[in-house]
Formats: sequence, C-alpha cells, structure tokens
Amino acid sequence: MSRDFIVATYNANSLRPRMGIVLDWLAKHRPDVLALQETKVRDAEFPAGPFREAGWNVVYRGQKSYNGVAFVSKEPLAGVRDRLYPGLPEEDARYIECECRGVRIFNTYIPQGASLDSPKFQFKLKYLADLKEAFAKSVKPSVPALWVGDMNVAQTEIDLARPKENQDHVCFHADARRAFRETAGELWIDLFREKEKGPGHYTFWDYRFPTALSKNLGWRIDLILGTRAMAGRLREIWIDRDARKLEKPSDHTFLKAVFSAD
DNA sequence: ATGGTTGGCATCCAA
Repeated sequence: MSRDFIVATYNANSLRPRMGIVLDWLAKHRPDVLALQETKVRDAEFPAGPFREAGWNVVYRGQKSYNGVAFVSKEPLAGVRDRLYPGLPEEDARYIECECRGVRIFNTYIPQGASLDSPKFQFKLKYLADLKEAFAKSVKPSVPALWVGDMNVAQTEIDLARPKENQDHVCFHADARRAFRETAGELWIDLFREKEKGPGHYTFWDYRFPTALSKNLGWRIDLILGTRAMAGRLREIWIDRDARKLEKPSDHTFLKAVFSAD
C-alpha cells in the first residue's frame, strides 16, 4: 500500500518558544519530514523530549543564539550529514541533509547577508557557490532529491510585495539573485512555481512592519526545490498563511509539498 | 517612513 510523501519547511525564528505551534502543526499535517531553520538552540538544549513523546524522530545541529537546523520525521532518518564544509573545524549551523523513503533532502538556512557592504553579504554569495559544488557531487536530475529551507532570496519581482523599493535589499539585490540562480542552475526546480504562477504568495512577513501581514507585504524566500525526478511526483504545494496569524508566531510560515509515493 | 518588532542574551546583535 503506497502512500503520499509529505515534506514541509519552517523557519521557526527560535524553536523553543514555537514548540506549541510546531507540535500542533505536525499533529495536523503528519509530514514524513519537517525541515526547521533558525532553531537558535545548542544541541545539548534541543527540545527532543517533547517531539519524541509525541512519536516523532529528530536530528539537529545547532549553536548558541543564532542559526540552527533540524529535521523532524515520522521514521528515523538515514544518511544524516550536518556540514557543508566537512574538513573545517567550525561552521555556522546552517546545513543538514538526510535520506527519507529514498529521497535525499538538503535543508539549508542561507545567510541573510545584513547589508550589501557587509562581509556577511560576501559570505552569503560564497555560501551559495559552495552549495552548488556540494550538490554537483551527488545530485543529478534523475536522482530523487529535494533542497528545502530559508533561502533568503526572492528570485523575481513577483516573489516580494515591493520589488522596486527593495532593489538594494540583500534578499533581492541582483547579486543575490544571480548567486541563487547559479546554484539552482538547471538542476533545482522551484516546486511552488510548478503549481502557482501568480504574485502575492509569500512565506515571510517582517515583524517590524505591524501591518505587513494584513497588507500582505511579504516575501517568498522559503522554498522547496526538487530535481526533475521529484517535480514529476509533485501533487500539491501550499503555503500555510494561517500559521503566521497564530499567537506568538514566527515571522515565517510553513510550506508543505505532497508527492506521490514514487 | 533609513522607521518598526521579536528572540536570545546581555545591557546589544541579528533578522
């Protein structure tokens, strides 16, 4: 008896104050895998207990205060790697990959970049270039693979509410868009755009603009990308805008994709 | 509108 394969992604903007929202969402949607970013918790303090008590498996890589990525899954995950730079002693906790039901899943929290003149923006461009190298080693169009997470790049003018005002924003500047486009290349298909071609669909609304959500002044920067093999299995893909309206929400919301079994 | 809010942690940084 085959069953659908469900994958979701969520930038929690700190996991611990979002545990209620995340556990409720998992119970309702029952994904095979939920990828989390910005967990903002050291591994020793990761709230694995509440997930396991609710029947979920977790793998995670975090650090103090910033960044942090994780997978929550129905079944234990195989092939977990949590370094983009395996040879180096330290790196930001922005990368984790796994294998689930025959699909390789890469979960990334791409650097935001701070400002165009910041070294952090150069780090963002390099991070994307280095990811391309990592993908080139193991992923081909015929391989069932997904790249999910907070990409911190809005790719085109319809992927943010105010493109003209944000030409020099680190998440929309031509250099960031070029770097992302280069990494995605011909390999990675933005699966949301397989189903929805129109504007006004966002996954992030800035806390600093209290009317951002009601006016829908958002950004589509959280993505599920797939190889050709996975695009062919895509049934539906959907942004859970309502989860952004809950009490004490993240500034991002959930993106969920449903695939046929194989 | 060079503003505004949130989280972690420390009296500011990051987003």
